[in-house]
Amino acid sequence: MTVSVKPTNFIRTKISDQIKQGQVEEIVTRFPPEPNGYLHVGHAKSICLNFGLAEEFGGRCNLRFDDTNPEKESQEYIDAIEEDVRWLGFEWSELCHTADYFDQLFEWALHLIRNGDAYVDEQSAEEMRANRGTLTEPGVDSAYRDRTAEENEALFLRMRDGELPEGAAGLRAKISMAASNVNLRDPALYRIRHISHPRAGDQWCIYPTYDYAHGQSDAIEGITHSLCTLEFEDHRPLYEWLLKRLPVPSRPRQTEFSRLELEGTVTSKRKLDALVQNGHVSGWDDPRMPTIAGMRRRGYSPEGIRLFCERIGVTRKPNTIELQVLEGSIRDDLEGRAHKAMAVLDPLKVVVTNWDQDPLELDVPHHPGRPEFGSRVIPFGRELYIDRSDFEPEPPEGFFRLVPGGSVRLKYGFIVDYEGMTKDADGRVTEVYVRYDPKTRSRQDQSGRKVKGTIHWVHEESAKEVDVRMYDRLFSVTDPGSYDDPVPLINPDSLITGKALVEPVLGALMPDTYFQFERVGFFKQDPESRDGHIIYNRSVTLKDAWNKKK
RNA sequence: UGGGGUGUGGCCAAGUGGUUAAGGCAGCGGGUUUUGAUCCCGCCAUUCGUAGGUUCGAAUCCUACCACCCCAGCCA
Repeated sequence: MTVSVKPTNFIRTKISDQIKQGQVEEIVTRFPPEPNGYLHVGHAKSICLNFGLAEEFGGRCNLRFDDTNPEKESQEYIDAIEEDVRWLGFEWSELCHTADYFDQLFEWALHLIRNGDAYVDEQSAEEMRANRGTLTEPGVDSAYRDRTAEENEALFLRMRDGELPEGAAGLRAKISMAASNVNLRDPALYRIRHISHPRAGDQWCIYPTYDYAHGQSDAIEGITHSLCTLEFEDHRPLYEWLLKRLPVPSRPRQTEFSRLELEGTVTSKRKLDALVQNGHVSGWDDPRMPTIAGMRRRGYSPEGIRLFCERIGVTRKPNTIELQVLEGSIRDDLEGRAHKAMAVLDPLKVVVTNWDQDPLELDVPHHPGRPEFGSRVIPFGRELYIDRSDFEPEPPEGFFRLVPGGSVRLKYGFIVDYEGMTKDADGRVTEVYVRYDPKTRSRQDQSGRKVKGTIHWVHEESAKEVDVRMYDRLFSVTDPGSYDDPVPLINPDSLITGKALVEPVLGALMPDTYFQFERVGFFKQDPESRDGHIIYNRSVTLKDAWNKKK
């Protein structure tokens, strides 16, 4: 819940200037994912940019499924994308599908053909590749390049009518096989695919390419600013070439920005898909995945992800964001949002030897800084558990938790003084004995005593047992994306499961609440949780200056 | 060897000819603290890829060079 001033960037500056100078009245953007996979953190950047800009300047932003290639697309992805965009906190002006423009796109293809700007090529894919030339040598004109408009139209109609098999022919823009920009060497506009489309069904057996469909779809929707990543920069001349030759209702402009690169993560859909298909993760929403669904399940908040997108900025510069920026953004947001409670992950029994009464009920706020979050009751009694790491028989320099001969405060409870311990045959501590100081009850302490350390605990009798899943980075290298096959680089400790003893509130099913296990980290219940079987996912640890010093 | 881009502190990122080069993250030092968390304060680029040049004055203009990224799918 950090309040921040939105940082500026070159696109925002440009739009602001255009509005000031009256060049643009209302800005219209769009987020155009292809429904061939789940959205990831890179898409989050684009979503925040497109929807954020529209919001900021009082414009509109559409969600458009760029569904021009039915081979890899499915309804599952369409549904997931809608859910993810909404969850991030954005609402689209219109929900669009490029497939809904297929009729118009087809008419315009005819327009190109009739004007001699497109032709049907019957070269095979291999021939086309061979004749495209290289980066330094021009290509060779197709033998079919100079057909008459009538011939082209007849052939194109036959393509549409299903008379030609896949690969037998394709529609190409007639630009120049000698262009230094290889994207302009008569790019493909339509291809034959005898498969049904998730939305258009079996209505078509020819489908437009991205290059042909995108700009025209932008124009149909009245998009003013068509934002995309840098790899499309070389396509912009083609984008404009088409808009100029077609009777489109508006003139969108494409602006490119650099894509997000995040340390330790892969954002290639192909590689993410491979992780899912080969079972290296439990699914697209595995909490270790950089997908929006994965981050949601892990317990990242939409506001935290949006804060991250603000912090990373938007430029045209290649960039690799450190993981700490993401984690820091999540922590900063969750700090003000999470309910704080106590959980012990590695229990060590503590007996308060001078406690001979019934358990005392302590009223404890869910968030000390936010009384509006309310409070709950925690029992304190004779038998407790603390975290094993909070007791050291032989403390190192600077350790200020519980030690032999020392004192420590049990958070929200009392100061306790060390009395003794027992060990098993291996020398492992089995129990610790302490005496509590009745005059030091939290918020009623008149003893004047000060102790260096405060540790968390749970009351044995009322504690509940839960499962915890602790996640670490999926890959053991910072640049898994630069490997063709990152699977061998998967971090074997990326998921560690365990049990925890928690105070009563944490034992109840509360799937929507963000929690902080005090002194440990932020946690959220996994959707697999059931009444009586609660599973917590660790979203992110707390910063730990002591652990770092060691 | 073709075309298109990009180079500001460890990582991001403002800045577009004129005070001491914003800010964030990380780091470091200190304070507060019943979370070694949060919060607060301070420190952290005589220098803007390199070398020249123009100018009273340049990260911002010019020239050359260097490095890195993208492009040869009927993928997007």
